[in-house]
Amino acid sequence: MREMPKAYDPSSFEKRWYEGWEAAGRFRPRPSEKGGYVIVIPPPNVTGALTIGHVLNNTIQDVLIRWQRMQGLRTLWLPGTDHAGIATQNVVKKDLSARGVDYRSLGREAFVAEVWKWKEAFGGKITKQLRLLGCSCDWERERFTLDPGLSGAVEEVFRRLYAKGLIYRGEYLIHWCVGCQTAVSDEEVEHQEMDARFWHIKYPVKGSEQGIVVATTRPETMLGDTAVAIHPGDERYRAIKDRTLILPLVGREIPIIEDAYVDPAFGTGALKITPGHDPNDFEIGRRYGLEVVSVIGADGRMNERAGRFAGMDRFEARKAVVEELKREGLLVKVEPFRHAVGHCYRCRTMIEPMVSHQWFVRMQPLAERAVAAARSGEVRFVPARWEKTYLHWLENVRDWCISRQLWWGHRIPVWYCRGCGQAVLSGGETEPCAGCGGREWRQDEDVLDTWFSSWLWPFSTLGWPEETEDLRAFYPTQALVTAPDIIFFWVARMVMAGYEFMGEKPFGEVYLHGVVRDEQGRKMSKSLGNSPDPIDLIAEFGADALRFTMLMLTPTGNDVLFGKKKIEVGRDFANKLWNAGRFILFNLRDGEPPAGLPPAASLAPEDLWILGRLEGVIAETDRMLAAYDFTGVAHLLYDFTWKEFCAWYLEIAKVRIQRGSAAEGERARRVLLWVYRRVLALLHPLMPFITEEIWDCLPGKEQELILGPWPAAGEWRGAAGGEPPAAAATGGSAGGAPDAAAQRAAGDMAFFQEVVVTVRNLRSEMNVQPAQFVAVGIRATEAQARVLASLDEPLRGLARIEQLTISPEYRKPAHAVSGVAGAAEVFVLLEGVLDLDAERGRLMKELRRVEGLLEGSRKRLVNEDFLQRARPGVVEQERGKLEQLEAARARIERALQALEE
RNA sequence: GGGCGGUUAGCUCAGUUGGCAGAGCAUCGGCAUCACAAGCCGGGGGUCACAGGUUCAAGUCCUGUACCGCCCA
Repeated sequence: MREMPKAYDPSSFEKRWYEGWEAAGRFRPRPSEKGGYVIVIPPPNVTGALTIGHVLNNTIQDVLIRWQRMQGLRTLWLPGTDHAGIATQNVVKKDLSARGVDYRSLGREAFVAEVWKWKEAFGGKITKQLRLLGCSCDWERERFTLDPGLSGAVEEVFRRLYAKGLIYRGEYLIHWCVGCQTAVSDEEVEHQEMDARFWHIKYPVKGSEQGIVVATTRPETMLGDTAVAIHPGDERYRAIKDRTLILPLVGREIPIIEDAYVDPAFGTGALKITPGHDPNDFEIGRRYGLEVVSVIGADGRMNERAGRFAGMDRFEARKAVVEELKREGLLVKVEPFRHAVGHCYRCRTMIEPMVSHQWFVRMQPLAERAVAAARSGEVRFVPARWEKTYLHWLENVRDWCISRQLWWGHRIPVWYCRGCGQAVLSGGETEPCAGCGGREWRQDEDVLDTWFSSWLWPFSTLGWPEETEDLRAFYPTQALVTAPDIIFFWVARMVMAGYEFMGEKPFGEVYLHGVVRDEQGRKMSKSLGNSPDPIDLIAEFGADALRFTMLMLTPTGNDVLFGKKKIEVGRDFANKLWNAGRFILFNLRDGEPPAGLPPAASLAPEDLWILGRLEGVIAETDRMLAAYDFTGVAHLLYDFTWKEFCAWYLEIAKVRIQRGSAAEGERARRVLLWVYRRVLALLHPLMPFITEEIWDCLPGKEQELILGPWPAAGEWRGAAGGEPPAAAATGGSAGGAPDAAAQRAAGDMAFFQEVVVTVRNLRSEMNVQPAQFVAVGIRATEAQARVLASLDEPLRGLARIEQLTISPEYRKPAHAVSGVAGAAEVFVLLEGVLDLDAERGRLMKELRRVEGLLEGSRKRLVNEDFLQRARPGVVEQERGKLEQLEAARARIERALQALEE
């Protein structure tokens, strides 16, 4: 037990706790009878710095992990980073060129050494930042996709798929990023709507004045056209469909082909075919055996096959081609056009479709198990709707281009014979070539897509392909937490890899959270400058405040609009929690530290009420966490802590401690501490630092809160011992069951609160200063009077009452305002301070409100359909409501009349 | 063109199996009350996007429309 500083200052303890936990090995899995719970982190880029998106993603994982750890499960959150081929290579390239070094002049080996140096120096940034956020990852198991172990897994996977014929090399049209100078996969291309133009160009028919007009958004690619396609049977072109066309500016003779792919209603109904630079045209070209002419090179400039346009940038060439067509009178028209254009998701450069030699994974055979896993429910999506996206992708999956023209990454483990070109897997190059007997080999220059190592993450990080203890103990994992834009890149591929290489799913549930956007709903981006640095936010508000705010703000599975101001919600809440702790601690100082709950028979109504509420909150918290409803949990605990525990229970306890007997104060303090400790425990997964810090200050600590215990809903019944009292109930018989007692206590408290609020309300409306104590009279039934009597001091304290009279016969005195609490009538005496007009206005307004409700209620009760078909109890309820409303109206009318006296 | 999501207070969002529309922020009024002004007490603010339908009863279920956003082609 130690003092709590007056002000909540997260910077004074967050770091201390994290270092303590890590040093003590708290994040390590502990043996458990209850089973295990494992999450592998979606590895951030090793070049990366923490973003708000990471904050949300990792906070959620930490909540799940801490929740399970507190329950005593063998819990593992396995962290790490990926090597991010393109991003990292670009960073180091830039770094070098800033120092005047061209990376190419270094050569491959020296460059890779430079990248490793960079990684050792700066690569740990994001993992340090995750520590600041409080993530309870087992850092002793941290992995990196280029570690020897994981590299071994990548090579093993390549071998197996190659042996099964699921990896192949071939010349195909791929997405080429001119900026990154590498091929990228379908998933790495983002389509963006852009304003463009539709150029209509006339292709003359050989030996004729006639021609066909094609429409295109990319006139520069016409230099590589090898055909024009029309829809079969298109009447407009019947006359010339067997003729040959002369490709303008080039003079090449090209055929007209008929293919159903062409939409006759679109454009001119004639489609220029450029197999070298358009994916659809490439497919058509294959079907018809058309020549593939590449006119654009890897650098984005026109190549020698572009004739006099060679050397021009592809965009300059577009202008030049259009100019020349215009000059030759072949440009028929130009119209504005909006369409989606592919861009590199890394560098935003416009993608150039190009034919090149690349390695691919045949996906369909792998996809089948992944589809079945979702359909059978073996792998479950939360929210469930994402399953559709996942299935749609898998069912239409295309082969995966896995080779990248980079130096940083897993080099493709294939060697080619210098003599005959024969390819062998790594290891084979030590033998003579089976084809020509040659002994000279060279390794494939390319590396593998980073995702080719990421898809193995759930098992490669545990030691696969070795049969390690970790692999046996922790695979499959339980949950994967990520954002929906990663479903294709990662989730689907991990499921495929899990079944293919482990024969089992990689995880049971996939929780997909929203994307963090700025307050205008725009995606966070560096160029917009709208992405705050979470580290600054943590420095200003504390990690707990940031975590709690993100959880509270993020609608389940929907995007979240984030602004710095919003963190105040979390910060204010942390402050509230802190000060409640200070109050409790302060009041414990004098006496013996109270242990456990007082005997059930001595519990006051408010004790039973708060214990019953806590029980419900514990059950709800468990239910919501199991359903990944983090915003629900945050709201629930926020409301319970602030509006029930602090605003009511603690305020009542304050009165009991200050004005009650020693024994009464002792009981209040014991319940207060008992409930508060459980509130801290429930909040620990969301706000680990502040809860651990306060926990540490309170008496009765057996172990650090990070280790639990997690509260159990029914705990208090046993802890209190004995039968609860038959509370001074508002009605009904006094049963002995705790549920009945708690339920009665809840009713009693609701009534008590209503009375307090009514008095406060009347005071406020009559402008009575808070410091002023007033006289209050209440007309109430005997039962109600008993309830209020049992809460006499709290009622006086919370409503600031000096003289209090409660009786069934109480009559309205002169100069009093009245209000209704439940079925009781509350009078606040205002000797000489009553404003007649204000009071009359207030009562008239109230009367109108009640009459409105009355009308609705009566309508329902004369409706035959309602009376006959409503569910049992509903009609009764409605009758009761009507009675109450009528009574309320009568009272208001009486009060109005009284004003005239 | 296909799929998915959203539309509730000025803003950001809750709203369980249909049964009296809620919270935070903002706003207005009051308050140094000894845990907390990062606070306390009270108030105002809504045709639940629109149009139909089911039902005794619809923010909630069904059909359609509009607008916004995302993904895929």
